[in-house]
Amino acid sequence: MSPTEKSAVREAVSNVSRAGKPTLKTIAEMTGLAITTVSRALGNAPQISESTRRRVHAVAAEIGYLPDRAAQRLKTGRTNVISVLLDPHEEILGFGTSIMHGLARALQATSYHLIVTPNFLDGSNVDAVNYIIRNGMADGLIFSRTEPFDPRVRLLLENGFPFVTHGRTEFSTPHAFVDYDNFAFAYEATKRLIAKGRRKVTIILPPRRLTFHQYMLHGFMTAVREAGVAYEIPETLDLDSPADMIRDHVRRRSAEPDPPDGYTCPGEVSALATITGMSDNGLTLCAEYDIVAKQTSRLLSQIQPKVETIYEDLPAAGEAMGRLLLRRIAGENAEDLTMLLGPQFGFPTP
Amino acid sequence: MSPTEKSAVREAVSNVSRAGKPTLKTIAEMTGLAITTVSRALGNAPQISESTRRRVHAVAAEIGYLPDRAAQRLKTGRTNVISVLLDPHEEILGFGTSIMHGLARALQATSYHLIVTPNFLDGSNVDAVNYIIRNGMADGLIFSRTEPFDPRVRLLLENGFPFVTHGRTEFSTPHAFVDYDNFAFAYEATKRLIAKGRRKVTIILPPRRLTFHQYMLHGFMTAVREAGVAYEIPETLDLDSPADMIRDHVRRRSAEPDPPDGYTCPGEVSALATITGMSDNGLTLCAEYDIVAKQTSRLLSQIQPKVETIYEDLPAAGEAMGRLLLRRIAGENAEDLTMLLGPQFGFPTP
DNA sequence: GGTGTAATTTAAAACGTTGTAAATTTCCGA
DNA sequence: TCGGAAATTTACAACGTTTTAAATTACACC
Repeated sequence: MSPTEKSAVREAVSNVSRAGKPTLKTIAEMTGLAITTVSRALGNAPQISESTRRRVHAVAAEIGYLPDRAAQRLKTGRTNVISVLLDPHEEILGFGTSIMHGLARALQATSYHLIVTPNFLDGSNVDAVNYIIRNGMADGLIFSRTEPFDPRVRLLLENGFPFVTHGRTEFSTPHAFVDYDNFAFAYEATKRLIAKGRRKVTIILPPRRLTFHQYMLHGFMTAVREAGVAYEIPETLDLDSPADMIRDHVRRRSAEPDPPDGYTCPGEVSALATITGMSDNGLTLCAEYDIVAKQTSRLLSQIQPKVETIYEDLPAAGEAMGRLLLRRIAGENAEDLTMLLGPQFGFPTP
Repeated sequence: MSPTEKSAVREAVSNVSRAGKPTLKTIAEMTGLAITTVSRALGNAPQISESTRRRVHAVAAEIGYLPDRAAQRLKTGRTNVISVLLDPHEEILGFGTSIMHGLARALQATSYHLIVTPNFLDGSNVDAVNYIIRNGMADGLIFSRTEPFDPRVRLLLENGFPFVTHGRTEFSTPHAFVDYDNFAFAYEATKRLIAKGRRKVTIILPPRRLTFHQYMLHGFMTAVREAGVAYEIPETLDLDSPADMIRDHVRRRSAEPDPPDGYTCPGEVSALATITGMSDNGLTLCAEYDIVAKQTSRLLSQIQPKVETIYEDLPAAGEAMGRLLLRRIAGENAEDLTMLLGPQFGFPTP
């Protein structure tokens, strides 16, 4: 760098702190190049000579240039933003945050920012999706807890908006998704209970309207039928029920005749509530009954190591969703962007 | 609306679905006004006549006009975004999400969007703050878990960037904050234990580097000294320790001579871990020992109603932080924007 | 009817970036 | 030394909004 350029740099740096951010214009003036050239050089366009490319990059680094996202967005129409739709039910025990962990990892080296659109405000989730589509608030969307004919998915498909769901649907049009194999979870968990010699198993299922209710029920019933063991499924209760309802139900039921002695709990809160309900009746884990729970954080096994758990790796799911979404935005075919993550390992579906 | 305008509307609406979003230009063409006039009319500028103001608003509503945030941001330099810095330690039990709940409520009727900058990526929290300041990624910042001389606060103060912390600091320059009265919590909780006849109390304190460590210690010690009761404070443990460490410590300690029988737990996880550790030794809550815990979600009291709790209203804190931040952005003096929320009620400090 | 003033509307520039199309320079062989 | 293609650089317009300053219209008064 020549002496005059050095002083130009010094000048511009002081400009930064005084006036405002350095822009392409700043660099253009410092290097004596045109704004367009600078833009191309920074974008590593092919028609720029290697020497100027290097020089521009050097100066940009020197003065700490960062492109103005608002201007880029206005010009290109792309936001460089990925939005996560967060549902109130995902709050507890960091469900949402675990996924975001993985998402952040997937987007780390990219120019994408991760923004969370909490659904906390009154409106339904569909409104939020609509708003994001119509305002172009993001280049892609991620959300979970899908229903078989999820209205959010329908809306996004109709508008050709890139998205990845956590959970499958039953639309004939394919879309990108990452899902946990809840059939395998319920099947495996229930088999373990039976293997421990439990005579009557039960399961706290997700709300009926969610897709993974079906998978879990199927896994549970398959294990039950294979072993020919007794079972029951609480009708008035689901995984979204408040913990006290679960606790009270378990307490009440375990005092009645012919109670279940094997619990499949697809959530950590339900497992804790079950333990409390049972111990209220003087029943102790591993002695009078067993639990196999789905574990998504380290909390449960830390507090209650006696609960047997099957792991669902939410950060991994988040990371997968991030990667799939990037590929979807880049134009890849949705049907090639699906993943089913097993209890132990993840593998892409064909 | 005249018939020609009606058809103009129809035309523009079909334009929307075909081409792209309606802009000021769309409305200008439809009404025959200039773009400037439309902009002013929508902004309710005083020099616009009431009749055109109404007409423009009507047309805008009709075609579902929404201002382009990128363009607004580019022109005005304001992002209309409030950013929340999320710390990994805030994940569990929806600490962060509770606060966001309140924030969302505070920003609901405003034009502000709430975006979460997860600190999940390797970098320190300070880097994130720096990035947000230098890129103008937001108009204001919110974060928690302050240290007495928090480097994030220092950086923001130096740059005159609007922010509100959850937690106090010891800088001489005042800044906006919302804090929970942890002195009152620890004092009250410990007094309750003593009132139940417990002979030796203990407390699991937050990490020493955080400001609220001091307040809590002070509250605890004040209650201890007033009652002249025995106490101990675990040195190798804090509120951020993994649950199993807390559980193991409690189990070990309760088997040694002269164990504490009254636990002040400033977190729900630590309370659950304590219960488990004690019950491993055959000790039962309310009989051989008592717990008074800080409750931030409904989870703990639902699962374990026998734990006595003192409530910290995080959504309320979030909402307060949101409101204060808006006022700070609007230019109000930072020293007037502080709040200390008590265990029962919140009141502004003078 | 003309004049001055207030009320209302407008054109033009700007924010920082990128895409298009044109201009300039470089380099080669004749 | 010169044409001409290739390589490199450039000017200009545009994205949709707000702001500044200027233009137009309306109104009241003499």
